[in-house]
Amino acid sequence: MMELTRKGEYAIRGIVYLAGRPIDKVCLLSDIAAAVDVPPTFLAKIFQQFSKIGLVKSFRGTGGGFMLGRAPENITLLEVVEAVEGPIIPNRCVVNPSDCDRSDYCNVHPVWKRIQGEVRSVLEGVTLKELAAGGNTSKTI
Amino acid sequence: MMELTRKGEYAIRGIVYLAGRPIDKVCLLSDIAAAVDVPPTFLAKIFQQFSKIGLVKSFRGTGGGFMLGRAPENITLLEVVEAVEGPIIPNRCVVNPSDCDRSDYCNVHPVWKRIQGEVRSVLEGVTLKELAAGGNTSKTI
DNA sequence: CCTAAAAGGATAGAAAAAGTCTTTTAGGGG
DNA sequence: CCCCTAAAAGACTTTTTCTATCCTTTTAGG
Repeated sequence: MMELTRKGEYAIRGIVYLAGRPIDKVCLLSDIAAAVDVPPTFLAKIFQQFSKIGLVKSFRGTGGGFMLGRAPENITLLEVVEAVEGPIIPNRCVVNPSDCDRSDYCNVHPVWKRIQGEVRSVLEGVTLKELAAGGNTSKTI
Repeated sequence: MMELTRKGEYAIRGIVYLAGRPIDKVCLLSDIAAAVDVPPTFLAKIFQQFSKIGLVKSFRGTGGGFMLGRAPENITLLEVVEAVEGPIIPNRCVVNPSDCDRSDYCNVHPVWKRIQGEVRSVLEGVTLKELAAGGNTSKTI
């Protein structure tokens, strides 16, 4: 339960790899995909999502590729995960309380809220800089 | 992301309903299903799982049905959730570190471990007694 | 032995995840 | 200006998981 999808896993691998490269180096998608062992077409989709929200910058054409959109110490794991997996929602009632049935209150609801808060706060406390540290150049989430 | 499935939601509704009934009253599956608004055939499967691990006791034949296997203050939400959803695993590397690629260490791994711990500890801190309290007799997770 | 109720197996439909393919758009170099 | 390269975008396929139902079997009571 609560499992990250492949997409999320791949997203993290890819962007952490980028964070471990020289900050203004443009990387080819195919190189990143090979380095972190992810299907290139799949990683392309993921990086497109990153690009839309500015997590990475993309450059087309010859000499094109990707680089981080911001300094790695300013990108949290929460942003990365939510970019591809959507918001952290342990139960749908957290986002739409009417799903908490017709009763006035539901005793489980606050539990989900709390879990949501805990998970978010852990993810928010980790930056790409920390994740990229340690010299792992590849094959390392 | 990290969303409880219907099965988990139904499981909680069903067993919390049971927890709100007189402790030694045998309840018909069909009654529980109607009370918590869950497809009876689906709830049957769920309660079979509960029954196997002793979370509920089942009785066949005329006058049969279900009752809680233990006192509601001795059943945690974690047990209920894991009974039907499986263990809390934010990422597969948590259970199988070799999935953390071929590198010696992975900086993300401890993050997932921590999230796993936090979620488990929140769920473990809530008992069916607390969830059933408040007089909600139905339609309340 | 008849009926009520749960157990268990099989299956079907829907949705989500995982991955591929093709076409379009943009930039750089000759 | 034309071509080559590389990302963007979207359609499409496959696989897996979720959700749900049905049917047969087993068990227990009356």
